[in-house]
Amino acid sequence: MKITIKMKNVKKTRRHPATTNLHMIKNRQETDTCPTRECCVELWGDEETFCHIRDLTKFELIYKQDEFIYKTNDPVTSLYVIQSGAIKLEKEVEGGDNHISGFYFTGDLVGLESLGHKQYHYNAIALNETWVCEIRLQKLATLGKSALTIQQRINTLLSRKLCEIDEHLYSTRHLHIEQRLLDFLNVLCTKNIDHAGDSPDRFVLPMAKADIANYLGMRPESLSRAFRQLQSRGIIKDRLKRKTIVINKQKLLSGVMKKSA
Amino acid sequence: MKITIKMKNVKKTRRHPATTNLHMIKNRQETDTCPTRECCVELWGDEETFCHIRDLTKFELIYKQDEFIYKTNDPVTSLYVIQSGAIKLEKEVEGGDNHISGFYFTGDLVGLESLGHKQYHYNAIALNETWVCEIRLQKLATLGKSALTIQQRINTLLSRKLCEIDEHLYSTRHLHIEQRLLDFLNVLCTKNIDHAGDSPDRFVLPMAKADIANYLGMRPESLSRAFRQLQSRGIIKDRLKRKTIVINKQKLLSGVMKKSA
DNA sequence: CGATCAATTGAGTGTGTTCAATGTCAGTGG
DNA sequence: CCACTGACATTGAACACACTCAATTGATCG
Repeated sequence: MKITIKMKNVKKTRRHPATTNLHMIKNRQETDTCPTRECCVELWGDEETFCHIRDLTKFELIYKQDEFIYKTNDPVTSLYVIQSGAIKLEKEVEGGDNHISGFYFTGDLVGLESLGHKQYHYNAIALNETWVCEIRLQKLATLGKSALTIQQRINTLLSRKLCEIDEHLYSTRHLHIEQRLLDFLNVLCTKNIDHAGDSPDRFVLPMAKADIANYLGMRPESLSRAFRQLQSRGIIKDRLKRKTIVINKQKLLSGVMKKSA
Repeated sequence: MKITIKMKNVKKTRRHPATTNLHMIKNRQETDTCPTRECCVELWGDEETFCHIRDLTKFELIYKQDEFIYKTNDPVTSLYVIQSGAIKLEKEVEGGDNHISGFYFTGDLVGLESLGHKQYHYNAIALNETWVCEIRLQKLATLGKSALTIQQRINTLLSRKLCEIDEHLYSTRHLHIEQRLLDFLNVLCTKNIDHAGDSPDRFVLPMAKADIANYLGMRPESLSRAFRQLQSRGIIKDRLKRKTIVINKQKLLSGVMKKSA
């Protein structure tokens, strides 16, 4: 498995402002040995569709922390599947207090919200070093009859995302601060997220607290208090450094259950 | 233009509980004379795609107030285009306080959120007498190469809806009660809604106040106060009976502008 | 090690909720 | 036509949850 890494304008990234579209390109791994093969097949529904998509993507793009995968007003060209890392989707708002629309992790498809537009309406930003497969929309249309299957699959994914957002909308309205965080952590458990040394109860939250708060519809101060409360309830066993938390999954789960009761 | 109306289990509807799938079927009007032709062409993007869809829909369904167009757990079979009337989309929630996901009016496509599932996750309920064109999903796939165009169009519509909900999420979080109502009324102005006798500043809100409040993420009491405030500010000129309001569009528009400033 | 930004903590405030009472409308039957 | 009924809608007063703002602590990086 040869790996050729080609530099393409790499620059030291600072936190703010985020740099734009400076990334490396690398020949994609053989998909047969690709660590994300399984979740990609799941994403596309079946082996066959996956193979069609696979044949479209010859490269992986590597983004460093805070780099843009795409940026508001860029022309819409592609969808992206995350091979590793994490991405936040934010909408720019006049006044600087951007709206965080969602977080995406390994195996997730990013860019669906932009299919209906000529230009991206969101920024997709790498939260840490992130590898993605780029799926060019142009190529999608050139697949003959299998294109239909793929479009239908994308329909399905879009539709599910729609329900997901609506659910999120409902939750962040009706749940108290503490329960919102509980829900969030619970969802994270189902995601392919960095566990910092294989311990499954250890979570490295790649995003800033302010972004989590924004996503959950609360102030950073409120989130901070919620973290403390969950810790005092033993649902969070420990907090290391800034981003790593240790979770008691049993208690977490029972906490989430209680909410719906 | 012959109109054959066939009764199919019509029953006197009471407010609650809503009746299920009791509706009349009627031969569709000639699309050339169809009053909603224009907005259907707009919906599907171009004349050609519209014609393909048109050829799939031979009938119109007529629902009375409070009847279900579809119901949670029904198998997903169709999309619906509203010819006249209005529909609310609600998600059932344990505890009876259902979540209102959105309102749909003449020319709108209903059911997109369900494409990703085998069974509907929402109730689509007629707010008054409502005529719809039913588009069977089975038929959509049988259109050969034009099917791809249609699927892509549906992609586009889904994607836009995604952005729309996300915007709604943001608005209901960051706007004060009064501004949320302002926004809502402003959107209504762009919709094909009953104006009760051609006066363009007169609006008949077909939905219950409680549903508006729910949709906007507030309590009915808060909505009531907001209505009163808008009236005292002259944005609402008058309120007749229960559902009809008279709006000062200039003031409304300037009120909405101010919010984003 | 100091500079800088992120995160936390506390005290006071305010917007919208809650709860209960009152008012209004549409439908029904006398 | 009017009184009666039940659901919907409005109003008011007290409360609570999360916000605001400012100060403090804690991480991270040059």
